Amino acid sequence: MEDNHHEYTQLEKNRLEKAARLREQGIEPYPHRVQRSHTSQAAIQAFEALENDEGAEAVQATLVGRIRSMRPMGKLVFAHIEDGAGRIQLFIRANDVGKEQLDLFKSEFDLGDFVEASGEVFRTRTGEISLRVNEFRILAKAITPLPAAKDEVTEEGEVVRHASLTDPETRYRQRYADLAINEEVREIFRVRAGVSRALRDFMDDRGFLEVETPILQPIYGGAAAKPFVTHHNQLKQELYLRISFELYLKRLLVGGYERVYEIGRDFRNEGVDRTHNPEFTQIEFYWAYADYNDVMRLTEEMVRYVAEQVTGGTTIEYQGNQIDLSKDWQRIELKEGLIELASIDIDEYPDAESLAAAMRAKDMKVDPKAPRGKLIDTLIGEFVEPTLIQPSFLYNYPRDISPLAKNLPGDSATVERFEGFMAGFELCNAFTELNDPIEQELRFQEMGRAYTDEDEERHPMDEDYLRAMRYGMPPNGGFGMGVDRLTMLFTDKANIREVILFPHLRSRED
RNA sequence: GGGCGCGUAGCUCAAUGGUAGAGCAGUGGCCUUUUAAGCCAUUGGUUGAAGGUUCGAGUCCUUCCGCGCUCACCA
Repeated sequence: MEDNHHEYTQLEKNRLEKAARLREQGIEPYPHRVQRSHTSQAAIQAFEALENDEGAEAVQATLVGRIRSMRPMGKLVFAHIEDGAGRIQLFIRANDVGKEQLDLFKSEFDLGDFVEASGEVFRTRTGEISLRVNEFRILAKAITPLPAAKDEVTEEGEVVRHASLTDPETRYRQRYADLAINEEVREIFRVRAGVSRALRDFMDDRGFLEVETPILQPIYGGAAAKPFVTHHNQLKQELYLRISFELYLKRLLVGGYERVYEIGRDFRNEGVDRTHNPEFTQIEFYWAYADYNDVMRLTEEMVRYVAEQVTGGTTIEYQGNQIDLSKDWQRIELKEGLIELASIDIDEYPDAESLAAAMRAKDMKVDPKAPRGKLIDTLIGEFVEPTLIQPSFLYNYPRDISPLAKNLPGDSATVERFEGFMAGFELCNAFTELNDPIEQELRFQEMGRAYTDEDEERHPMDEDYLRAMRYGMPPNGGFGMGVDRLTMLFTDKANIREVILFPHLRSRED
C-alpha cells in the first residue's frame, strides 16, 4: 500500500494558496466563533411578513452557509449560500462593502466555502429575496471543489440539475459529497428519520417498551443466516454479531414485560445486492397474549400510520406502481396462493422428493439437498412474491423452515406464520411464537439435522433460551420488518444503498 | 460465484485502430440587479492497473481492481 499522503490536484493547490493568502492578511480561514441571527428561511419569512407593512423596519440579518453559486459582475457579486434550511441569495456590492472587500470575495472565496454575511434583507429587481451584504467573513475554506452541480430553476419553480455527481460508486464512497450537492439525497434521510420516529411513536402509543439487547452474542439465532464472527481478547471468547433480536426479546416476555420492541442493526454475512446490505435495520416486537392474526392487524395499522406521518397520505407510488395502504391487506393462504399461481398443491407432495419432482416438471432448477420447506419458499419467490404489488399477507408456512413458530392447531406440518409483501418484495415476517419449551427443543434438534455440521446456517442450540422458556413464556405474537426496505418504499428507491447513508462497498485503495 | 455492461480532466460526457476533445468548474481579463448570468482568452490527462497484438491502442486480446444490471445465494 502506498503512503496515505494525499496528492493535491491543481484545483486544490489553488485553494490552499487562497487560504494562505487570507492568513497573510490576518484572516483566519477557519475561525472558532460564528454569528448567526436567522436561518436562510427564517430571514426570508421575516422579510415576507413585514414586506407590505409600510412602517416596518427593515429586517437585519446575519446568515451563514456554504457558497453554492457565484455570479460576479464587475463591482457586484451575486452568490447563493445554502444552510440547513435552504438557500438565499447574497447581493454583495462595492458600494456596500467597499472595493477591497469585494475584490477579496471575488479572488479568495470559492464554491463550497462556508461564510457568514450580514446586512439587510430586500428584494432584487427580479424579485428574489436576498441579503444586501455589508459585512462578510469566511467561516471555513473548502480545499477540494465539490463535484459541481448547477441548478436551474425554471419559471415553474422546477429545479433542473445540470451535470451533478451521478456515479453511484463515488456517491456512496463519498456520501458527504453526494449529500452536499444533491439536496434530494438529504431528503431521503429525512424521510428515513421520519420512518424511525413514526415506528417508535406507534409502538410507544400502544404500550410497547423500547429495549436494547446484545449485538455481540455468544450464540446467534432467530433467523437462518450466516453471522459475522468476532473475538473478545480478554475473555478469549468467540462472539457473533446478531442476525436477529428475536431470542433476546422473547426472554423479556419471560421476565414479565408484556410488550417489547427494538429498532436496531442486524448483521448477516451473506450476499450483497439491491435489497441486501451486510448490516441493516430491523424493527422487531413481541406482544404477549396476541397471535399472528392480531399481529397482522397491527402491521396494517403500523404501516398505514408510518405512511401518513411520512408522506401525509396512504397511497404511495413505488417504481411506477400505485400502492394503496388505506385498505386492509390482501390475505392469501400460502397453500391456496401456490395452487392459484404455481398450480401446485403442496398437500399432494408431503415430502421433499415428490415436491422437487413436481418442480422439475415445471422446468425449475431444484437444489437436490433442499428440505421441503425450502422448496416451498422457492415456489413462493418464483410464482407468488413478484405478483404481490398491493399489500398482502401470505400466511400458514411450512413448519420445517419456521423453527420458532407455533403449529397450526391440528396440522403438524404448518405453522402460524405470515410474511407481508408489497411492491413485489418481502417486507416483514411474523408468527404466533412457539412457547412450549419441550417442542422448542425438538425443533432445534430438527433444524440441526436439516443442515450439515459445516453449514453456517445451521441453527445452533440455544440452551439459555430454552431455560428461559422453561420458566414459562406467555403466548405471544412476534414481528420483524426491515426498516431499510420500508424506507425504500416511501422514497421510491429500488436499491437499498440509496437509503443507507454509508452502504458497504468493497475496500479500495485510492 | 456465473453472465452482460461500464471505468477518459474536479463533475457530466465525446473521440472508424491514426495528433485525446467539449460543456461546466478553475485561471487571467471586461462587466453595479444576476440567477445554468454573459463576452474574450486560457490551464488542466499515467484514458482504473499491468501485460500483449500492431508501424501505431482510449479503441483489439489476457489478467487484475472497482462499480452497475442480472442469475445463483439469502426461511
